[in-house]
Amino acid sequence: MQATILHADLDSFYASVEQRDRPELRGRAMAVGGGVILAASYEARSRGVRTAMPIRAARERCPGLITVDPRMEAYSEASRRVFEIFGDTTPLVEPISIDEAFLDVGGLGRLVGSPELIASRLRERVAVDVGLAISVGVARTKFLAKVASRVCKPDGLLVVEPDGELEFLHPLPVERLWGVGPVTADKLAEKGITTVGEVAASGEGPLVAILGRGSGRHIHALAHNRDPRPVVSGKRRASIGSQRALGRRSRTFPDLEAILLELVDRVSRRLRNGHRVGRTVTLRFRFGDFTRDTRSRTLGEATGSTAAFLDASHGLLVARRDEIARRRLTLLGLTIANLSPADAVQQSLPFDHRSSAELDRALDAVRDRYGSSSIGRATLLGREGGLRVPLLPDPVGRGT
DNA sequence: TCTGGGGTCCTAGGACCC
DNA sequence: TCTGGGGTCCTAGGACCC
Repeated sequence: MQATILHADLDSFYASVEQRDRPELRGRAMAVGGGVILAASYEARSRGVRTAMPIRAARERCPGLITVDPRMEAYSEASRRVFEIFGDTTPLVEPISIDEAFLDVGGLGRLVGSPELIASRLRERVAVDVGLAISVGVARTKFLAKVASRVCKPDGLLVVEPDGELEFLHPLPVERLWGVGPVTADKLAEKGITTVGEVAASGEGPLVAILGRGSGRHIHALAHNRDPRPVVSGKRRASIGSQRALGRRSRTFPDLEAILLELVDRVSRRLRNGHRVGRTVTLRFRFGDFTRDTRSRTLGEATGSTAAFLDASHGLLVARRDEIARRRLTLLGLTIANLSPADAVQQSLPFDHRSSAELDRALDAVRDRYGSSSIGRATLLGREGGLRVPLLPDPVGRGT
């Protein structure tokens, strides 16, 4: 099998857009950020500046660091143009974030050229048309393509041929495995495992014993470059949220209620703009000692209504009123999950769920009316009796 | 490293149902 | 009356990624 999966990743994205638009920033140690570093130029990185670092700490390491405020509209616009080029390259594009995506070029055939040639043309088009550097990794699996793009940064192209996979992979540190962060890396280091090769040499059993079943199997498979996940286009996001850091000063409860209203308004607006509705409301809290927790509530029906989300989230906030006053809240966040298309028809079909014949008849009636692909996951309504069937008139997602 | 804002996936216990 | 086994949903928390 040939290496046909591309992982394309814009280099130091926000910082590169700023350097593109403001020539005086080119070649300089600069970063984009408000409060913390969101992206740093390679010149700044080489002097120790990292993403998520507080700006003050970044200045200590890199005196003279130039920082600019983020311009999200400019980044969205640049991203949109790059994704247009992705779409011109192949229909199989799976976005991962604003600045990276997987592309499967396996179905394009010989006429278009080898994956390496396709990747090379893609890089050139992004450079010429959008003015940005993009690194591309090419491999047989998504995981390896992603590792490759990272290894070849900045402004690189790396093809990992099928017969060279493990030689490439095994010397790398365990942190390169997708899903291995600081906590997992520490646990593995305690057992003397620090490279991907050592993970591969260890059996699945010991890894499961150290990390639990899910993670253990996952990283064992990746270390052998077993990653069957296909590139999937048309994915839609599973949740949508917003949060606000509250700074040091303590807030009155009415202050918090006002902030909550802003969050609810922003999130439900975005939800409606995306033609989605949601059922689960989660409030996220962070306290003065940096502990974090969440409280959530699932509504009976999916909705896009600001009032419904406000009602549910306000209830969750009020329930912790005294505790919030005691512990000083430093962040409030709101997430809406359990999303479905806004035009999904939520139907409650009356039916006695002891009778499967009756269930079949009810579902057949729905299929006759809306088509056989129209039925989402049906939910039994236990106590009330009946069945809730989300009908999806457009089951194929249209991006986010 | 005294800490932003946007997400994903996994696990585990309890409620509830057959 | 007690018990087993299988399954889904909800809630909360943790780790990770960009």
